Amino acid sequence: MPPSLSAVAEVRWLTEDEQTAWRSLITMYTRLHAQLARELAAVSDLTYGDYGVLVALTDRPEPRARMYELADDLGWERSRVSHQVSRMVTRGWVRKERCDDDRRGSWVVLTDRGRGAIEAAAPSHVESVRRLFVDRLTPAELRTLTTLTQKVLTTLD
Amino acid sequence: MPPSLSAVAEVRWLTEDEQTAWRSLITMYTRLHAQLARELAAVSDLTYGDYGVLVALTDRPEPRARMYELADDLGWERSRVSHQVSRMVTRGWVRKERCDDDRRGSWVVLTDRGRGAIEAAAPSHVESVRRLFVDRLTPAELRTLTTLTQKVLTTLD
DNA sequence: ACAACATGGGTGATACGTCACGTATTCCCC
DNA sequence: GGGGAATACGTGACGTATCACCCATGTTGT
Repeated sequence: MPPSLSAVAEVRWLTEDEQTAWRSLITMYTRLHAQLARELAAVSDLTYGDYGVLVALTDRPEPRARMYELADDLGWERSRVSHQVSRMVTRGWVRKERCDDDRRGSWVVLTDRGRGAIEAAAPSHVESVRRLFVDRLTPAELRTLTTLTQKVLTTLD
Repeated sequence: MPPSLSAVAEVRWLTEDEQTAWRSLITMYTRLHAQLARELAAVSDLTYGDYGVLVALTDRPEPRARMYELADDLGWERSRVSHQVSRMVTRGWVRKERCDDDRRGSWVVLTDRGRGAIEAAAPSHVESVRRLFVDRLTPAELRTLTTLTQKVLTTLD
């Protein structure tokens, strides 16, 4: 290879198939997410962020969590959790209690109102996820999707 | 089926495999997007939104487009394009010109500065997409991903 | 005991996405 | 050719995501 060409590594542009796959993923995810958020908003007072936090709380043995636990469970930044939870406190879905074990920390506790909201919204939301996504795919496609996403996630750590 | 049970349709909750696939997709997409945006910001002055618009412009025969064309190409809402483009005008990546054919419309035109920015940033960004995503997948996985996303996109219209 | 560092959490600024709404222009059909 | 519907685009408000910081409390090594 001539020196004039080896000075800068050649760019390996995406092939057409790779372009298509990559762009389709972006388009699909963006629109799917927007549609799910719209349908959730139409049947409840919950935003998509609210829903995620409430699910994370109800997934626990006790319906409460430390801030950093929510961040870990949701894969969110600490700051994002902080903003989200303080909005949810004003809306009444959760409340905060001080943590005696570690006085830097605090507990996020599901309120009765929050439990009612998530239990009312979950069936409809699951139905949306089925109708728009899961039921459109074959079991084989779902399996491939899982292995594929896990591979990518591994390299992201 | 007893009337007491048929009054409300049973909820078809997600199976564990379905849950895993769905949650993995969300996690992967969110983190991948965040990481790509970080790497793009580290090597250029472009946000991810800027990048998308500049690519859409350079993909055209002439480096300019109507607002609604950008919206169609990117799959964005009109309003989103409007906000994004006006930010990009102040940053100097594009400029707007009035459209003589249709006086409601306007042209978004790539500036020299915009062309320079996208040409400088593209190789690095493509390398990021390869390293974090495309090169992690087999050709078969990429094909499955394409058909899968297309199926979902079809039902979203 | 105390310094140095790590961890849990919060805040303000900025950018972004969506909705609801408004205005100007063009299209189309009777 | 006139009037209603559709189209192209913009704007302001609101909720949200991220970054760069900040402080308070814990932990560790000496």
